[in-house]
Amino acid sequence: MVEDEPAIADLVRLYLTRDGFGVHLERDGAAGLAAARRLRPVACVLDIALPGLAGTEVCRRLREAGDWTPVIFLTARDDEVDRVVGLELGADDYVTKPFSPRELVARVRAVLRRTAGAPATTERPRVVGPVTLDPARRTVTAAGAPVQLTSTEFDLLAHLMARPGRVFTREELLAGVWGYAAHAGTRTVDVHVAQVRAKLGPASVIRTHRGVGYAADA
Amino acid sequence: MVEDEPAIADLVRLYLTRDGFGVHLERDGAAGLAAARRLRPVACVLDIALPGLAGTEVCRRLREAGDWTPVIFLTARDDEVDRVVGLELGADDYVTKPFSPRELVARVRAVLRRTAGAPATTERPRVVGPVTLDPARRTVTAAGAPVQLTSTEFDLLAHLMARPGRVFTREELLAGVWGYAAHAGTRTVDVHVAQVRAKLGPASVIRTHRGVGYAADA
DNA sequence: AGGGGAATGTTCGGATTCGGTAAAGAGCCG
DNA sequence: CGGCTCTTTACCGAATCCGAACATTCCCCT
Repeated sequence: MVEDEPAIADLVRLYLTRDGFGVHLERDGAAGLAAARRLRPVACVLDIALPGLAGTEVCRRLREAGDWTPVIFLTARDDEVDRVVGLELGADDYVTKPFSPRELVARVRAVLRRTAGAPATTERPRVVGPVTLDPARRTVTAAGAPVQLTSTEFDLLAHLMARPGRVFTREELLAGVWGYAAHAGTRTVDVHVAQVRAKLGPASVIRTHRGVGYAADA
Repeated sequence: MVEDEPAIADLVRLYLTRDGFGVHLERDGAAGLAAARRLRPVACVLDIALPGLAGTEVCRRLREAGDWTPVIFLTARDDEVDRVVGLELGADDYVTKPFSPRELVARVRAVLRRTAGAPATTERPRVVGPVTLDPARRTVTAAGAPVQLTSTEFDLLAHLMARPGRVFTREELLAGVWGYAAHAGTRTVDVHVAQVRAKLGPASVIRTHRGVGYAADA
């Protein structure tokens, strides 16, 4: 959350925390942008009016960098222009001040449910370290450079990056990527992992868990 | 849209139509539910207070049937309970009366942008590289020269260009272009893609994603 | 610390699948 | 009937997948 008024910040933090969310607070736009990139939160709550970088600008820069973390705006100005601009920017929702904390929590949950829901997550670009993966466009970039992956390679990487840190066994990957009717041997997974690693270069996001399987970095 | 007050219904229909949306109106919940299932609209605007079946109930039944068509609620009661219930139900957004028609349109557009795989929604001409496509006039030009496409060919290109970069599987294209009851084989898509490419000439905007489907250049 | 064994990385060519293309049949409408 | 479009099919070249064999790394046991 990025909010410069302590009273509001405390209130929101209280309610979000009570609802089970971990909350990180920054007080100006630049710090918020840096924190969002560093901490990779599940969602951002941004005040539009912020000292320095405006909330809309923070959102725009995140989106430009391929970061589609859900963003919810707080705004005091209840006029349409802000609403339209906010949503057209790629934000996911907004709440106008004065707002009830309970409503904000409900909206955060609603946004998370939307983005965690089956098709939404698979359609949303994922970022792990220097690697970004866009399921809709089926494109991958490593350290900013586009990477050309074959269909199987892409699906494999997408599967791993869907849950960063989670370790998948070769059998799970065969079932999830190749499909249940797959007749390929488990060593085939190794070969494709190697191929993806080679194409990603030094930004190899895939970690081997000896005796278990593979995982994308968290 | 399902709305029982004619004044509001007319207003909303006017603004949505002016923005390029086709609008179908029903006046009670049961009819709305049936229409949604029959017409498969890109989005539903539902009043919460409806004679017979309430809007929330319509939404719930749609969701239970696995229908995740975007739903936007209209509600007169601006209290939290409705908000929470509405969003937790699986709705995508809501607007409280009195609302401005422009805000409603903006929210509809925002919701459609969020939902993946949404078919063509904007009536404005689309430009991708040297190719321009005008949905209203159903005309296409490549490098300035007009191109004569058949109906199916146009719909196919329009569907791809509606979301440049987004990769569509052959099944998605069959569903979106040919219709939900299409019985054509997937290779039919290939043939039409080839036709469009031939007519567009060297400005072939359609890219093949081997093992997956097709996409328009971003 | 060293050796054995297992798991993983790497390489490479045949086999398979996939998509482009052409052509022909089917349906539609004037 | 004649032209147009859509659909299906067959064939071919090319991308890519699979698996085996070999090389390497890591773990565990003595």
